Amino acid sequence: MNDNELLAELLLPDIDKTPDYYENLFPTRNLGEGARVTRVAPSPTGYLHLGTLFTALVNRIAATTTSGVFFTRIEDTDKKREVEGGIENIIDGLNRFGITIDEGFISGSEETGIYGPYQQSKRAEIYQTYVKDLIKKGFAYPCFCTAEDLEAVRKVQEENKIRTGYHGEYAKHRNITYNEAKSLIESGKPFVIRLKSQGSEENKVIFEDMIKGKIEMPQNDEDFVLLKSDGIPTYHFAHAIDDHLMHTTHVMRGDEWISSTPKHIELFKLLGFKVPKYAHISPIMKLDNGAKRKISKRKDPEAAVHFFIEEGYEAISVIEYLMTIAASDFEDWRRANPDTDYKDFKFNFKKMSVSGALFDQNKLNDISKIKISKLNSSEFYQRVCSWAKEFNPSFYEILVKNPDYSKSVFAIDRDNADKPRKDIAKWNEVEDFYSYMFEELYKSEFELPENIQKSDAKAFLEKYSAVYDPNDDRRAWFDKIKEIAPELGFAADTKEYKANPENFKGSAGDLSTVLRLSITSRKNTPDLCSIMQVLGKEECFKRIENTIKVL
RNA sequence: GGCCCGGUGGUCAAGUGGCCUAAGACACCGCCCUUUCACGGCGGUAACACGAGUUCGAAUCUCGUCCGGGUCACCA
Repeated sequence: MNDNELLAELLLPDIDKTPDYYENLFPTRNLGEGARVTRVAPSPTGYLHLGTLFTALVNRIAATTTSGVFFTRIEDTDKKREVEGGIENIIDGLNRFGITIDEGFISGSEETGIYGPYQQSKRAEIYQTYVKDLIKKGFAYPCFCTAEDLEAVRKVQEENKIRTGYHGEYAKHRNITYNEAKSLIESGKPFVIRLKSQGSEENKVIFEDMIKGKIEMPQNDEDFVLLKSDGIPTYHFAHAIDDHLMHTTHVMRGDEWISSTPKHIELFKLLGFKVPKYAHISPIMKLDNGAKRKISKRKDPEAAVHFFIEEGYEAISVIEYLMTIAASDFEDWRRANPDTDYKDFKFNFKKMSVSGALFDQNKLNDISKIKISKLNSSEFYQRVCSWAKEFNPSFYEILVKNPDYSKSVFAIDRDNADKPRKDIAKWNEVEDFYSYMFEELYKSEFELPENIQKSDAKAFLEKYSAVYDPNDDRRAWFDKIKEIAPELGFAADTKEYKANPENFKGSAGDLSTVLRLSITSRKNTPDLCSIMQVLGKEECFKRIENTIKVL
């Protein structure tokens, strides 16, 4: 055995497998030509983040359009940041948003696929096997520096305006001998394993990013950490090993990774792996005091995808909004194919935005309104119930008390309407929007518009209740108002009124406003005729009589 | 600060040297439709960061400046 081999045995005595073992264990995938293998690899550090959802969606759709595979992998190599139930939060979140997972973690506790385990903390032996091999080949070595040692070096570098980091002459243990290592280990000093970088700052690495195009950077020359002192790998090393063994073809991740890509490329090459294609996704930004910045977990409630669920956005609305950000041709496609499943959209890297998009709630709302406007009353009822059950129990009680009635409320201007209402963007708007339709929520409280005299309003309401017939259709309903109008000095016809406003107190439209206020206490509502039919004659008369009394 | 990436209306964006007098969508404003609102229809305000070059011709190519973002860990 030479010194490197002795060192490898000294450092990782329990590792008895070789890389070949794993190469054979995880054979190439049998997929069609051009099929992309993508993945999302979240850390279980909390709830599902908007950016993670976005990344997952893009990876998912990129795989789908080539009949490829999309898998999940849990990057739990930092136990300090790990959160109880983190895996569940994230995977359940993805499921909730309809991101189908072919392989890896498909729920908080279930894994499928033959390339596992899909959790890095369970792969320690695999990483160590490869590290051991690297040490044998002289491409890795132990480093015994403490945090303080490293900090001291950094200070010196900063003072001398030298690029900080563990590289070149600052890589203290780069040429450590077997005997030195042996005595340090025997004295119980903890150590990490570092890469013995073969790169030089003088040379360039060039790679073709699928989204950003050609990127040219100095080669990595840093002897970065491969294995932490607890024997668990860093992200960089785990990425190289896992994506190779799992045969990922396209690594699509946040663009904060661009700057470490030279590290990854060096690793892949040194390990003898094929370098995957990289696609660096721009983050979703937010406007904060006039400045653009990445949406932050800490500061922004909408960073947690759960926020949208609580607000009552349909998962599909959020997804389609994200699709418009992900692919600039998605909106055009959606217009041409209004009812096709978004999963049938053909994703193309060239149509991905190079710079980060500002999160636009207006746009989300518009997309969401369109989605909801396509629902019929039963679907609407069913969805608003499932939302309310979880987030607004008191409203839920009201809704389910009389399902048929609730549905008839939502059917107004919706079922059989050629222009269905496009007014609700999220379910938490429903209670307030329809409050006057529910006894438990309705409060009679309004002011007459200034141009209407109380006496006229009263007279109108009295005359109207004498002729109201719930069986009247919209036309007949309004005709009756028009008939009463001239008797009170109002124009029956709006045009007539507009032509000579001085001749009238107002128009039939103003009178319908009086009725609307009396019935709903609102100036604006969906079709009043339908509202009255749904409310029922008895309730309507109760409200009208009450109005007459207080006027 | 070093290294990367980016910069077209308020937002998302089309644009690959002449079809640009710069598309479309969201938002905003106006008009029409109309029992109100919403929808819908029609119209409007509003942009190539700046400066040099290359070229007959530049949003598009080059360089510089400025601005924004990312990154420089035993975090991912």
